[in-house]
Amino acid sequence: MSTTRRNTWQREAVRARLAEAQGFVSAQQLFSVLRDEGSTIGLATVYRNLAQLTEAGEADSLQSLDGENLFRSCSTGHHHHLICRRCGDTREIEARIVEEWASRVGAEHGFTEIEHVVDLFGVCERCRNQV
Amino acid sequence: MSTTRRNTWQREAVRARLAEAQGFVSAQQLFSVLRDEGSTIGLATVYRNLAQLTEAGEADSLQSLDGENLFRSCSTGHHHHLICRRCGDTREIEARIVEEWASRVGAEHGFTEIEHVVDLFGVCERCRNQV
DNA sequence: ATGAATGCAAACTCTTTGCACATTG
DNA sequence: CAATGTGCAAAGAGTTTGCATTCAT
Repeated sequence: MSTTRRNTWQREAVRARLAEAQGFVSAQQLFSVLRDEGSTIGLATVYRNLAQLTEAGEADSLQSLDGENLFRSCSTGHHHHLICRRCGDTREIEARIVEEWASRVGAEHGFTEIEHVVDLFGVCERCRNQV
Repeated sequence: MSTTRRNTWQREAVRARLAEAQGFVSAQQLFSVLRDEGSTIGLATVYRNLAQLTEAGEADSLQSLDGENLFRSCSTGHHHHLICRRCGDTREIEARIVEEWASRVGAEHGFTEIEHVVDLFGVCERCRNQV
């Protein structure tokens, strides 16, 4: 009836590498990794699949501070991240307080369909000690 | 000493239009407005001045959901925004709770130099009623 | 077989940079 | 007059799209 989704090894490859990845990866990174493995996948395909996976709720995306789209395999629903600016190490953080705050503030201003962008960037302990 | 900052009509123009603007504007928008007014300013100059103003704390910047850098004249320090996805209407919101939460969570994970990106997007009352 | 998905390359958008020229202090 | 800022055009980075071809169903 509607979306006839085909299964291609390409999508599977993207899904797999995304799942293996620690923290967030960009489409370009994913593409490099795949190519280095010998895959013949195209960059556009990586982008297309990431967009699909994100739309399907299988991936989570955010924008880095310098405007790149980063993706991450995502099983559970909505969550936020604490990302190391140096090494990229990413931790999922619990932000119930922020969720509540977001909908409360939105409501107070008469806004609906509220989405929020909440991400923390910092320098992790390991990186800090490495000068 | 160090930074010798000159005063040019271009910077003043950028500052002025930025101040007049309602909500956030992109460098490109600002450039169009200026050009339409007959200004001979260059796009690069707009970018350069916006970057400077932002660095100087005179402007505030955030990234829209689709990855464009938006700027806004800003008097007071750090704050967050609630932005209507449809009309772009922007309200400054108080987020002390979030500030606290951010540094606490960061510290709990051993992170330092924490920056946070916290912005809410939604649909404002007016837009919601316009179908 | 048929049309969704792919790979490639070209196009696009936003942003930055190199460089000669203009301007400010 | 010196060095900072400008405008332009070209270069970059990331992402999207057109199109012929391939491949899942």
